[in-house]
Amino acid sequence: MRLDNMLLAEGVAGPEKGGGSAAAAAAAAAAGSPTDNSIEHSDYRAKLSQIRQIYHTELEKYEQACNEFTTHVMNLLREQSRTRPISPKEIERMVSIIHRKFSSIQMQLKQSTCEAVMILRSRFLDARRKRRNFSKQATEILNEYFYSHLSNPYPSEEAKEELAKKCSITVSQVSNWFGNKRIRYKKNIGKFQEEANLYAAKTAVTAAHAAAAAVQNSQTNSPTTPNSGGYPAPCYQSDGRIQ
DNA sequence: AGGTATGATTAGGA
DNA sequence: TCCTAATCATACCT
Repeated sequence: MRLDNMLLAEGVAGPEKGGGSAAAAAAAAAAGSPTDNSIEHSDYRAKLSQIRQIYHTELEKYEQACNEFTTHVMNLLREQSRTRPISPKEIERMVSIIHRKFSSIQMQLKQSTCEAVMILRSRFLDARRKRRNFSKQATEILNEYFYSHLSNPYPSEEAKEELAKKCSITVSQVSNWFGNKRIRYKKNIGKFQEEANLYAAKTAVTAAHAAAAAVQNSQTNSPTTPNSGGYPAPCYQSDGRIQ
């Protein structure tokens, strides 16, 4: 189960000394999964390490308090030993009672830390689920690519990465967007006609500019602009994919 | 408030 | 593994 692994990896479940190395291992493990949502994910990790830090400082505090209390009790016993005989067994018993008490407190701390991690985790997953529209700029870039590659709107992995970078979204978001776009375009081409014309015109203008520059450079006047003049009518393969 | 747009998720296919 | 198609859940618009 992934959740258990996460909890164990975070070093929360293991209060042993050497938590530093456990934390480092956890950080390395977390960094080792270059999945989506890097921004939110880093935020999540920051909060997680905050929780972990709190846990460790609290643990230290408890330990210190335990030691202080133990020496305090020992001093009291020593004082009492002047008036009545105190066996080593009794001292041992007292110490073990104190330790037991404090370890139960530590257990509580551990439990509440685990709870905090769980809450954080579920919030993180919820946040991922929540939808946020992409920026107008990002949509523009994606649409530009889509309509200028209408005959084959399937960006390669590299193209997806490039688009993701330009739009400051993740590659999987780019894939989602193209998946949605292809299907929705196909379902209702009429509805998207205006948009298609808009973007085709836009790319035609930029292509014209490029062509003009090329003309100026080479003095030839046969610009081979892609998609110039018309908007490619989509056709479909037998398997339903946009060709 | 209700309808639409849109990003994410899921199931199933090649 | 990447795709389509359907669907969900929420944002956004009127």
